Amino acid sequence: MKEGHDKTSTNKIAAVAGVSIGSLYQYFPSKEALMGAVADRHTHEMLQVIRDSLTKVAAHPIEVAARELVSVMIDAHRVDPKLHRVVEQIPRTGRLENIEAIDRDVYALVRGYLDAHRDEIDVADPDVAAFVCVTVVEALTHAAVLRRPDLLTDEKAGRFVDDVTRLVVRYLRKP
Amino acid sequence: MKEGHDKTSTNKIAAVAGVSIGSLYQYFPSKEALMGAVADRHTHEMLQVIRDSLTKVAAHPIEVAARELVSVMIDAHRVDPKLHRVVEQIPRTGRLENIEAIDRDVYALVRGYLDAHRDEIDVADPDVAAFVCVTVVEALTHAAVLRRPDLLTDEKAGRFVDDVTRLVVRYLRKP
Amino acid sequence: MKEGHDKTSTNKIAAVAGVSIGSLYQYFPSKEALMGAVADRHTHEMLQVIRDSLTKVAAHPIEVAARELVSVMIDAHRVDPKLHRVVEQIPRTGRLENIEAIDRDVYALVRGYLDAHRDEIDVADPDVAAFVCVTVVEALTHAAVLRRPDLLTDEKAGRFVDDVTRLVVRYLRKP
Amino acid sequence: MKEGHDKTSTNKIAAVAGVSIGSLYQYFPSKEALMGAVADRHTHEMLQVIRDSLTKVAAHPIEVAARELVSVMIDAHRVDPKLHRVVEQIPRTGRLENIEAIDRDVYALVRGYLDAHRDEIDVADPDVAAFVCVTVVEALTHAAVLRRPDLLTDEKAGRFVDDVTRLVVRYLRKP
DNA sequence: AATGAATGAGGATTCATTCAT
DNA sequence: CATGAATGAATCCTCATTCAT
Repeated sequence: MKEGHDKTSTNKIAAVAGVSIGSLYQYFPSKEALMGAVADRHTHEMLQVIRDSLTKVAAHPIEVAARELVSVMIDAHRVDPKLHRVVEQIPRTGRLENIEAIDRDVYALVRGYLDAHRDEIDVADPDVAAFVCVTVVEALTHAAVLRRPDLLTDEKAGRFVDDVTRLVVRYLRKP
Repeated sequence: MKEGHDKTSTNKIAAVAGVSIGSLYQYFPSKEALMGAVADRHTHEMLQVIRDSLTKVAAHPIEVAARELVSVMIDAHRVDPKLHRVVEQIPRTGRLENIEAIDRDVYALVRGYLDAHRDEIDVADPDVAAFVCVTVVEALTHAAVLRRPDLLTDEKAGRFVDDVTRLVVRYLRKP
Repeated sequence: MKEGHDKTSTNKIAAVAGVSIGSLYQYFPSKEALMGAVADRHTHEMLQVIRDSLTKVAAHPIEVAARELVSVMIDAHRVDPKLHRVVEQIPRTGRLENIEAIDRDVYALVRGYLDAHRDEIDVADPDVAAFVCVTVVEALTHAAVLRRPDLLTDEKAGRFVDDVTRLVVRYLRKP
Repeated sequence: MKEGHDKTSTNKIAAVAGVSIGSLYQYFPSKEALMGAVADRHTHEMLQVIRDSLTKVAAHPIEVAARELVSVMIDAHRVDPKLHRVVEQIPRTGRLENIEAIDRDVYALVRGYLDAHRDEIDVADPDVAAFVCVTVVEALTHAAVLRRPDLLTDEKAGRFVDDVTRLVVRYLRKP
């Protein structure tokens, strides 16, 4: 093992960060706390981007909002895909939050949007709808960034955004 | 020390499996190989379930096929969610496959289905469409099983399947 | 370590010998005993060669005897230098014999020869003389075979034998 | 299990050295490197002693030089015979040197001496002569220290040195 | 506060040996 | 008798964590 995940040892982190291992332990009581902090920072950065964007389109119709959400999620994932992958691996101890926190917070934002646009929308259960939207957009952007970067080249990215937007819009809107 | 993740040590595995550590190494040359074998078995089990199901609906229209895919994916994920979670963590050595192998193989099956049903479908790029369908269904079933089991109770599961099916069908079909 | 000496594991020995590890333990109670047996066989083979040769020249003058001893020692070492090297590494447990047994037995033979030829010889202490002769011839042949095979090519071997013979003869004989 | 040889485990070494196993690995990347370092130190200590001594007698006739070489080799072997025995067992990885390095380096020194004293000497091939001298003196001192300590008691050591010196001188000098 | 050498529990792996078949 | 799968003690090595400077 040792070479796969968990590649990140505290000593390596300290070396990369350019501080002594002792200093790290001045600020974080354990490896877990340290990793958690890294994860949290990443999470909050992503979250901020998404929050800003959704606020911006709060009053727009779902085509616009969906497209914006998709675009912003792709950008958020592109910020640091490697870190994102590491953050994914971090165990959740008293912190089922984080990655899921993104989903959960974005979920709340989306849920709010859906409630506000109830009349444009045709879904039985807005809770399920929010869950579906968030999960689907997160999964598609995540998967595209990590496994199908070819879909996100300058020429093709637009088409991908169109496609995902269509997925979300058709799912939500009255037919 | 060694607080949580990477919890699975070879000695513990041997103990749990009820065999000696030596026996384990009689069959697997390294921890990595051992974990890989576990992962592969799991992967193939899931894959078999999916393949069977998709074969069954090859000639059916997309509503039926989509619903079947969603149902079967939920079942596949329910087989052993804990193991599934462990398998996810296993590093990939010469084996970008596995979890992704499922996606990739299911992708191929779905791609085949889409090509065969081209006339019912309205997508620019069948490659992207297959990627989207597989990713979306996998993500939703995975997330539902692990994070929203409340959506899969006997009473509510049907509605969830309906919802996901609708998502896929509306995405694919001409409006 | 593990890769240097001690390369020889019982399982490997069994595999090479073409028998099961179980069979090996039918005949030898432990690895040590097994290795000891291998060593002993090698030792006795070498010893036999030497004994025969020295017996043959018992009545000859020291030039002849020395030359014979040197030649025969080279041949003995050439039989299986790899095995010889392995045998050297075998620990001596209740068996300070073996390698040293060769020396000790050859020592006895040489000692006998020296006593019998006391008049040709000019040494203060025949015990020391025997020790010196045996050690010197053993060391030179051993070192030559293992580290200076270039000195033992068909053209040059004769010169080497001459040289070693001269060393021994001059050491022993009255000037 | 693991009955005798390969007795030296890294943990034992650490315990004996009075440091933690971790500290050992802070300085040496592997057991092999650690053992190599021990061996090298020993080797260099011996070599230094020998070099000094041979330098001192560079201008003296072969009786004096030979006697000095013999004495110094005995002393060198007596420094730490136990360690010497351990060092002998250490596998050679990219380091056919060490024990042999001693021989090889001493060989070079002796070879230099022989070349410088060509006129006092009667040998066909100075290369072979150096090889013979070094091998013989090393073997005799080694064997005496390890197997015949009785020859090196205060009263008898002188006679042994005389004997070995005679061996070397008679071998080298014109009759 | 910062440093990083030291610590040692714990993990992966090997191999001599046993014993049921 | 022969076999070779199973055993597990012992080994090498890593890395989270501490603490003297």
